[in-house]
Amino acid sequence: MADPISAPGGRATLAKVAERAGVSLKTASRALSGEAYVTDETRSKVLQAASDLDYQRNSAASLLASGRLADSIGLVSGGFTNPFYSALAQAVEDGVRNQGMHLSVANSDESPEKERLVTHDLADRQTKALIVVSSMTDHAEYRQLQARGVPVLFVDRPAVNLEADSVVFDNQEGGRLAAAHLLAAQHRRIAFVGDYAWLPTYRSRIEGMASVLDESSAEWQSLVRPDAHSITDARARVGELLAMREPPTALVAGNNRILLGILEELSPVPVADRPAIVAFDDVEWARVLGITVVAGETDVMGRRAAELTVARLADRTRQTEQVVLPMRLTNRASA
Amino acid sequence: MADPISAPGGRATLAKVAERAGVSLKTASRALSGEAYVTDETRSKVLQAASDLDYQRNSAASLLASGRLADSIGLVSGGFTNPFYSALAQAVEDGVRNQGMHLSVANSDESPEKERLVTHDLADRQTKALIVVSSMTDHAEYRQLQARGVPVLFVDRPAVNLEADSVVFDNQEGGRLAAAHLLAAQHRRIAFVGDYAWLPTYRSRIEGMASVLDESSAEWQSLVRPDAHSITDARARVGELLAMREPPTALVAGNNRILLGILEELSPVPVADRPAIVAFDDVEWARVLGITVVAGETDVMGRRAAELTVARLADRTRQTEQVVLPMRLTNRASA
DNA sequence: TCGATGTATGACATCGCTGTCATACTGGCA
DNA sequence: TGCCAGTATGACAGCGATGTCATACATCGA
Repeated sequence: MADPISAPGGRATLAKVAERAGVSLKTASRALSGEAYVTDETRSKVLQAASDLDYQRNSAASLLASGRLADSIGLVSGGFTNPFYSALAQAVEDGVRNQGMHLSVANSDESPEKERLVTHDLADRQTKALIVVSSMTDHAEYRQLQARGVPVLFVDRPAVNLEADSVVFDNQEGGRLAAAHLLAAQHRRIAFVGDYAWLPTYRSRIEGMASVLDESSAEWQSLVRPDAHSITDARARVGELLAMREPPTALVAGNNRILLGILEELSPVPVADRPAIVAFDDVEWARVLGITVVAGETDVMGRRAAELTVARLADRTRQTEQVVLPMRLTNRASA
Repeated sequence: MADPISAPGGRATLAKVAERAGVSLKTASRALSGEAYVTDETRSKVLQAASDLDYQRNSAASLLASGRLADSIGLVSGGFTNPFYSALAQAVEDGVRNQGMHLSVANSDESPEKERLVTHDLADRQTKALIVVSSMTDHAEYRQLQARGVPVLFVDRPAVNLEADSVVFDNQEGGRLAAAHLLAAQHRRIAFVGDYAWLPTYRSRIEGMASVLDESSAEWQSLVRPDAHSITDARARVGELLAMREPPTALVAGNNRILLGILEELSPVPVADRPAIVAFDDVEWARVLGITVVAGETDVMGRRAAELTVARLADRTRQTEQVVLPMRLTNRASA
C-alpha cells in the first residue's frame, strides 16, 4: 500500500520514481511523457510509482534538457474587469498562441507600484517578453528590463522617455470625430467626462476635441471633467454638470465605465430631456443600447501587439515600431 | 563596433557573453542578475557584451540551477469576451498571485478539441496545475493529466466521470429563485432562454425551475428555448417566443449575453408591453439598467479556485473537494 | 608591518530531465 | 537455422544557468 512519502527531502524526482518502479531513468521518462516503446505493464508500474511518490515533473529541467525554450509572453494591464482590457487580452492571447507561445497575465490595478512589481516578477520568471498597458507617466526605468534582454511593448498608451515598440489608437482623431459629430448636430455646450487626466489617451482626446472646438463658437473648456475613474466618480461628475445653470447639451464619455456612470445618473431624467451622448470604446451593450461611439478595433490592436512582440523576439536589432491604429465613429441613436 | 552576431549556432549563452566580456561565467551571471560584488566597470562590460550578442537568459536553466520551481497555473476558459469569464480570470489571477504564483491563460472557444489542445499544451510547458471551465461533457480523459502529476480543478461546471476538485455555483437554487420570484409576481407563462442544453449549468437551472414550477399552474415547459449561445441566437429565440399567440409574460435569460439579445429584440417594443425579465449573471451594465438578476459571487469563485489549486499542489493526498457556492436573487426594476 | 576584514572574481559541481546511442530480445521469413 | 526488422530498455552526456567554496587583492587599525 504505497506509503505516501511525506517529502523525505523535498519533491520526488524522476530518479526516485524510476527506482521505485524498478526501471531506468529513461524508461520512467518515456512512460511519463507518453513516448512509444514502453510496455503497458512497465508504463503502469511507472505511473503507479509516480502517483505513490506524488511526483511532479520539474518543467524547468524538462525544458532545459529538451532544448525547447520556455515560451511565455506576459501581459500586464489594468485588470479584466474593464471590458476593454479583457477584449485586448483575448486578442493578444489569440495572437500569441497562433505564434506558438503562451500568455501569462498580470494585473497592475492601474498602480505604478504594482506595475513595477508584476513586470519584474514576470521577467524574473518565465516570461521572455512583456506587453504592457502602463500606468506610469515615464518609462525610463523599463530600460533595465530591456537591458536584461526582455523586450517590452506598450499597448494603448505609448512609451514615454523610452525607445520601444508600441501599438496605440489615434486618439486625437477620435477626439476630433466626437467633437465634429456633435458640432454638426448643432450642440454648443459640449462636456467631456474622462478618466485620469494624466493618461495619454485622455490628453490626446482632449487635444483632438480642442482642434475642432476651439475654433467654433461652442463652449467646452469649462465643461471638461477628468478623474472619473470609477462609475461612482463618473456619476458625480455628471451630476455636477447637469446641475449647472446652463447644463451641457451633449456629453462625451471617456470610456465604457464612464458611459455606465452617465447612464446611471441619467436614468431618472426623462428621455426627451437627456443630453446627447458619444462614448469612447465600443462594447456590446453599447451597441444594444444604441449609443454612438468612437472606437478603434481592439482585436487588431491585440493581434498586432502579439505579432510585433514575436517579431522582436526573433530579431532584436530591428527598428522599434510605433503603430497607430485608426479610430472610427459609429453613429447610433444617442447623438 | 559590436558585430551583431547573427546566431552563429543559436542563441547566445551566458558562457559566450562571459567570454566576450573577458570575465568568468559566474561574474557574468552576477552582473546580469544584479548581484553585489561586481565593479561598475565589470558590470557594464558584461551588459555591453550581452547586448551585443543579443543575449536572453534561458529561464529554464536559471530556474533549474537556482532550485526555484516554475510557478505557473493555467486557466482555460471560453474566452474573455464573455464578462463572466473575464471576471473569473481576474479573480483567479488575484488569488494565484497572492499565493506567489503566475497565471497563464488559454482560450478554448467552448470547443472540446481546442480545450484538449490547450490543456495539453499548457501542461507540457510551464504549467503545474490547471483550472478549467470545461466544454466537455465527459472528463475521463483528464485522468491522463492527473497521472502526469498535473492537478486539474473544474470551475463553474463540475467534473463528470472524474475525481477532481471543483468550484461551482448552486445553479439549482438559482433556478428555484428565479422561478419563485416570477411566480410570486403572478406570472403564469414563464419562458427560459438558455445557452447550450448540454451545459451542466443549463440543466441545473432548468431542474431548479422545474422543482418550483412543475407543481404550480404556470406554463413553462413549452417555453424553454436552449442553444442561444450568441446574441443573435438569443434574439431569434426571443423573437419566436414573442410571436406566439400567447407570448410569455416573463423571460428568464440564461446568461448576460442572452440578456443582451433579449434587450436588443425588445427595444422596439413599447416599455409597457415588455415582459418581465430575470437574468442569470450579474454584470455592471445589468445593474445600471435595473435588471433583476440571479447570480453568485464570481470573485469568490475565482479566489476559492486559486486557493484550492495551490492547496492541492502542496498536498496531493488530500481529499478532493466539491465547493458549491450560493446564488442570490437581486431584485431590481425589470421583474 | 601584520593580520583582519571586506570586496571582487573564478573553478566546479550540480539542478532534473531528455536526446543519442548501444544493447537485448522477439517474431517472421527465406 | 540464421538474419533482419521492429520493439523495449538502459547508460551516459549534456542542456545553461546558479550556489558553494576557494582565492586574490585592497584597505585599515594597532
